[in-house]
Amino acid sequence: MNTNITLRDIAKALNLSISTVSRALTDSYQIGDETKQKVVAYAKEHHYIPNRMAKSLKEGKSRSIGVVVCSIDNNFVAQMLDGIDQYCTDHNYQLIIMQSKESFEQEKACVNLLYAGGIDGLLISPAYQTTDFDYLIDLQKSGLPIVLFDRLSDHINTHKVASDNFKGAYDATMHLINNGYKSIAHISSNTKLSMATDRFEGYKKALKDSGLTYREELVKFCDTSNATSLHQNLEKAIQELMALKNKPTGIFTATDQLTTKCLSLINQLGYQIPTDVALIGFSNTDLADALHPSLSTIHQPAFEIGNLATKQLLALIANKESEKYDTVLLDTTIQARVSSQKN
Amino acid sequence: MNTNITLRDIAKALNLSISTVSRALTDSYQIGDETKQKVVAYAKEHHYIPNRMAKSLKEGKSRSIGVVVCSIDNNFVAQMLDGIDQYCTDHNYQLIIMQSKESFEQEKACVNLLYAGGIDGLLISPAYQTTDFDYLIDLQKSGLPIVLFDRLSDHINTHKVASDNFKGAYDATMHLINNGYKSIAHISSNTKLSMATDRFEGYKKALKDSGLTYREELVKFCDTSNATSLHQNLEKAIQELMALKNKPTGIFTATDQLTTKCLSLINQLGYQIPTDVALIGFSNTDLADALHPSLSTIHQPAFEIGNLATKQLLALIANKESEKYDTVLLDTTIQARVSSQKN
DNA sequence: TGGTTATACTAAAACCTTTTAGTAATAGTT
DNA sequence: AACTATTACTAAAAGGTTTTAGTATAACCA
Repeated sequence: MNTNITLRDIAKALNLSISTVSRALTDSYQIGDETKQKVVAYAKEHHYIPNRMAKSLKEGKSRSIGVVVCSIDNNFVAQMLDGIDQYCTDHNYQLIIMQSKESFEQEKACVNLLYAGGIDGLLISPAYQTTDFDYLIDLQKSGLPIVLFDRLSDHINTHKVASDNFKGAYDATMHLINNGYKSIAHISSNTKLSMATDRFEGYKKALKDSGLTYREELVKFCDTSNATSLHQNLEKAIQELMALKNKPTGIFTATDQLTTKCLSLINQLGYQIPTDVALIGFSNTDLADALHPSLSTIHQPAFEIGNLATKQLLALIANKESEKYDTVLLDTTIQARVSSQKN
Repeated sequence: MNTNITLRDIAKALNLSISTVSRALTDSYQIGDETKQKVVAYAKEHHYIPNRMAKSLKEGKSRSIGVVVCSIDNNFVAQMLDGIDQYCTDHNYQLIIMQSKESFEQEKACVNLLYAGGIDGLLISPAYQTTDFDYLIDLQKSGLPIVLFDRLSDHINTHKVASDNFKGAYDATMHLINNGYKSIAHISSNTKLSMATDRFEGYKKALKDSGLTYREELVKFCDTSNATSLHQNLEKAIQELMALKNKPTGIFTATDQLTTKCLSLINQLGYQIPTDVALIGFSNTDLADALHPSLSTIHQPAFEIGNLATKQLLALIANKESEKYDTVLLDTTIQARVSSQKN
């Protein structure tokens, strides 16, 4: 427990009123220079630290925001959190991070705890499982500013920041096609969130624009909500794909986890990349260069997504009446490496 | 802003006093069953949420802890944070994360902000730069429970949790020796923290126990405080090592970043692993298997370190007078792969 | 009947701030 | 001299909770 001195202590020591001390410390015009200096000096000498609880209680603001992500232990998420944290630190907000672990129930629990904890605003990247946004809309109605980031949904109207998933997927698929791969599989995550559908649409559009026919058996949706099911589902998916009579020559994977795990599994199953099958996918891993073979990726501006989402949230906190909401989609970049090279 | 109802609202609505309502909600023996039920029902119906600021102010506790790490965007750190978060969530504590970015000044700023923010305890993994622990000792004296994790120091007396770095380093070095590599370099981080010296000692002990002579020119300390200097320093270090007349046949790297980056750079510089030089190092990357070549690692129980450190901290918060402090060192595990295999 | 004891409730203080509404004293204006 | 303005301060309320110290009523006992 803080055993700190309070305004009252300073007031008593200097024979002033509490309000004078409070005002002196906030450099109010109502206080004379001499008094101000005395107060400030005393406060510094005795390490006065304003009590945040009291201040928050009084002001009805906590200068903290909550963020809910699927998992901290996720390379891409960590990069976004870095961007969020930087903006918060620069603007004197505290950051409270919670994990949904891809469970809708847990996500709801997190959000409720954060709300009860008195956050001034919420940043949320919904769990894959989540389809119901009503509880968020309720909170929004009762005055909590909310910004969606990374994983968006049309079911709630607010500021949203993410990658341009459609374009990223289109680029990735086009890249494979341009490098001579004409039979392209798509492996994505089993979720209703627009992220997955956008990427799926980008993939289909690229096929269409290239005059290739869309084949349903080349598309797999895996449960990626935890490492075990990811592994099992993905292994099964790859095996099924490679067992097709007309098997894919290239694969486009839709998420970070899927992409790196896919590379591992293809190697493990004894196929050569890109000779047997080429691979490109969404991933922000720093190790793309060092993988076997080096991995072609669609890279998302993770830091910027976090940063911008936080900026939007703080703006929303500052003036609540904003009735026009933006959806910002940031460009991905394609990083071509060996795993998808012409052969 | 929470537009929530308060105890006063409930009291007014039910024609009771505020204290009765407060007590009814905490199921006090002083309140009759009928009244309790009425209050609880009304509270539930109107979504009463206790105001955390008011409660914290009153109780002098915030049920939140602060954690300072070098960077969120770091695989190993993220795993520890996962462990910390889990323990916090399970015990109803809020977690406030801040980053030092390996700067002592920033670390101090973080800690001060957290302290001012009213945390009940602090979890800290000091920056590489940090050598001065006096500011932490001061905070400790004024009643803030502190637990050091991952990166320890002898300059402060408190609970500490980390890996058994000495043993991990010893095992790694021994592994190389046993696989036939007799000229072993050690690349570590440029820090005064015991983590680095422990690993260095483990390396030397393994050489000694194997009758190999320690050669100073085989040991490099790199500035790893940011990606750019890591890259530059490490590249230089590797080039210098490989330019030696009696050049190393194996390298043992001391940190996650150094290990993976080292693999990248060795490949990039055109050497074959493990033929030209073998590699093993501390790393918790999930992608060890998928790297080229697959990477031998010393794996730290990151989640457990975070989890246990948090447990110790909450225990310290619960009863402050604990005068006996523990240092717990958890075992690392060696994961041998191609990068260090016999050749 | 008088006295104790539970029972069921309440008033008010306390936690520490910020802020509203004020006071007292001096200076400036006509 | 009578007025307003400015300066420098203070008292007290408010924010929502928990808790201390109480009160009033009914029940029990001798």
